[in-house]
Amino acid sequence: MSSNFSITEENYIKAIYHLQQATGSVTTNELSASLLTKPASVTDMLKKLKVKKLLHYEPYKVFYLTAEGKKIALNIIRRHRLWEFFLVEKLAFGWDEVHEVAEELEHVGSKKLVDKLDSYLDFPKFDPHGDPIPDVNGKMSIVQQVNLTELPLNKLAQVTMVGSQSTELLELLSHKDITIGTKLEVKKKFSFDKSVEVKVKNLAPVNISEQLAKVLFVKPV
Amino acid sequence: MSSNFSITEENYIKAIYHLQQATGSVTTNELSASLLTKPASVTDMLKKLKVKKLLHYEPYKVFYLTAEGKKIALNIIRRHRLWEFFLVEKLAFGWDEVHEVAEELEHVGSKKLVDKLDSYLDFPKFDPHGDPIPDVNGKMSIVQQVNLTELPLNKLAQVTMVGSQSTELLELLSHKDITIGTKLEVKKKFSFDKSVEVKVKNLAPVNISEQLAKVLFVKPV
DNA sequence: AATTTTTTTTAGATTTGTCTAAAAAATATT
DNA sequence: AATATTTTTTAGACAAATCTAAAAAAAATT
Repeated sequence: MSSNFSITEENYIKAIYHLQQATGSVTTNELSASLLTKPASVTDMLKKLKVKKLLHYEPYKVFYLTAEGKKIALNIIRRHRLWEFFLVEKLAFGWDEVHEVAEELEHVGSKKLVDKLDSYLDFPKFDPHGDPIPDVNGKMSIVQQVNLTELPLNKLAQVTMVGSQSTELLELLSHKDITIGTKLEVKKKFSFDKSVEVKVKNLAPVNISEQLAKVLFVKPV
Repeated sequence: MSSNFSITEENYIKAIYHLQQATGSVTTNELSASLLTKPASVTDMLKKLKVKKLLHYEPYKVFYLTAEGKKIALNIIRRHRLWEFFLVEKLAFGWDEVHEVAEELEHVGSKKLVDKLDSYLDFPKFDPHGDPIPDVNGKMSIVQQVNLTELPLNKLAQVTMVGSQSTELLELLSHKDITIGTKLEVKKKFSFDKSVEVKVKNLAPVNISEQLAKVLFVKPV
């Protein structure tokens, strides 16, 4: 009674889950952009997922996961984030190198494997990017995190999450020596370009562009 | 430049490798039996593997892997056996429960993952069934093991390998309290049914049928 | 409100891996 | 050596997941 879903189906379910987090529903074009497939291919899969009762979908309407679909999505996300944690914690991967590998490992469905891995890792609550890991029942912690652009001046905070996994972003962060857990303070905000000056540890202040600040989430400490 | 081969192709390559260990080559029927597919499906894949230069194959002839094909097979086997070791050693799986899960994990191709896993496990030389694990160059240790039927009387030996992974076999072994590493001595051989009486540790001697003895391999200590 | 544009779906084709049924080749038997 | 049997391959079909091109529906614009 393991997974029952193909890797492709799992990838659709996961993508729909993530996209519907924003507005509660998803459109065909959004999903096709997210998966790098054509809208026609998406339509085919939507019909399939509807038949399997994982998706609320009517032609030409927006769609969203059923309770069952959400449950499955959370399980896939659980697997993905547990593996990311494992790769960083045990195998000494950099936290910016784990995403692709976890994309593959997440499709190994054995419940026994996942639960034993969870236990071996001591039931971690957050993955290396600061995203919460669903527990065996699909529940996950919520962080009271704010976007770096909303952090008040001179308030010490810790980076908890990075809102994208692109290599370009991770390269930039690594250059600026910012990672999950980094403690920082916003020293100045520039209204001209909405960039912020941030002090990391005792180093010289660095400037963070609006684009970058928008994907950095922090938790006041 | 990772794996480049589909899961199906990898399964064919692995099965051919194992089958050709016996006689140096494989027939279509043997392979179809081993993979639980029809001979016609096998023929299709053979042509594909030949095009990819992984297989020496001419219609109606026996076939065998090229050097390149063997290299790929060894890499798949490396992944499989490393994961089996991980599951038993780190996740506390029973050695008789790991095969199916490893069948899935073995298809995650990332070289970095596999090499880091190898290092994390401290470069194990044998998997939990006693099978040698190919190293990063495809080399593996050879055990000077003999079949239990060939072990001389009263010679202390250690179980190194079990020549099958069937649940039925593993259940029987577990009942007789025999596992990889178990030390035993053959006390008597019965010519009538070719069964042997074996003393395990200080327990009362147990009788092992010819069929069972044939799949048990031991190394004199 | 009518028209244009965008979005989504349908129709039909392609690739991968599978199948069945029939043909061809190799092997075994008489 | 001729015939029968077994093995293997070919031919054609099917399911999953994709695509392109065209049609239909919805949304935006005039």
